[in-house]
Amino acid sequence: MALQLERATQQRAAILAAFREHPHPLLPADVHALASVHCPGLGIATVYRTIKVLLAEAVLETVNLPGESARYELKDRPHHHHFQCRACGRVFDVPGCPPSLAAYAPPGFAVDGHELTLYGRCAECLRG
Amino acid sequence: MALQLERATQQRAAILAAFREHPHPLLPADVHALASVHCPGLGIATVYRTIKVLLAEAVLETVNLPGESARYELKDRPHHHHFQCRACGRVFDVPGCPPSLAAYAPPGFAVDGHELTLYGRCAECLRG
DNA sequence: CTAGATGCAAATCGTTTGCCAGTCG
DNA sequence: CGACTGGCAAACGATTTGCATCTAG
Repeated sequence: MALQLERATQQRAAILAAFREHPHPLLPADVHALASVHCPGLGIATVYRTIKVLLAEAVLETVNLPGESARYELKDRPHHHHFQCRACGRVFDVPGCPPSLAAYAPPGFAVDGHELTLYGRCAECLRG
Repeated sequence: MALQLERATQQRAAILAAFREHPHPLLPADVHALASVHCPGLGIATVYRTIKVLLAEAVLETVNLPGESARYELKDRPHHHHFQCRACGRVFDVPGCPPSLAAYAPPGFAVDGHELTLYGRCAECLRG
């Protein structure tokens, strides 16, 4: 069922390059725009199909921001969270992680993961 | 404008009743189905429009689950977060909140809010 | 009466899929 | 050569909006 990329194609290389060159979560539309530079004529459907394959291969991971469509980034970075600027909408990586989040779960529940998103104003928007 | 409920209509009463009678986060489609019982012919567009107004009035709040469409619940509860069971998919409220989350933002950034979701197995699924 | 609210349908938006042509190995 | 891939456009599901009608105050 072709759920693996068995061939090394131009478009896959261009899509991976977009993620490597931009170390923050990207929307499919961003990936399409960035990868199109290296691979003119690239179709948006190919971006979606490739992202899905890369997720299955654990090369990418999904970054879900409440109320927004999913973004994706390379999974080769240490554990971190995200900050979204309410002014410009951009998303930044936030290193580190609050300790013992699992302690907040109800008794008897097993926690194996979490997502944390901070909101506010980025340094740039605060200056402007 | 019209970001306030200036008129008490049947359909708005029916929509609020659906939330009061159902202490879970509801999808717009759920609200439509539930409120239609008390208000036949209710349009889905009205549900969306009313939810938006109630959010602006801080009567409702959004519950975002990664990869799923937004749900809504009455905002009459204290600050809390959510736990989603990876086995049964249900969402539970988690009281409390890790302290000083703002400290994790990059220097120069201003934090004014956050969302936290824990994942794992609920007590029931762990037993089963 | 009159501004605001509703219903319906059409319009968007983001994402997925069908189909046929192109390409890698 | 032959299956895996990619592009295009139609299909899709969720949400929003235009517009004529209706209703609360």
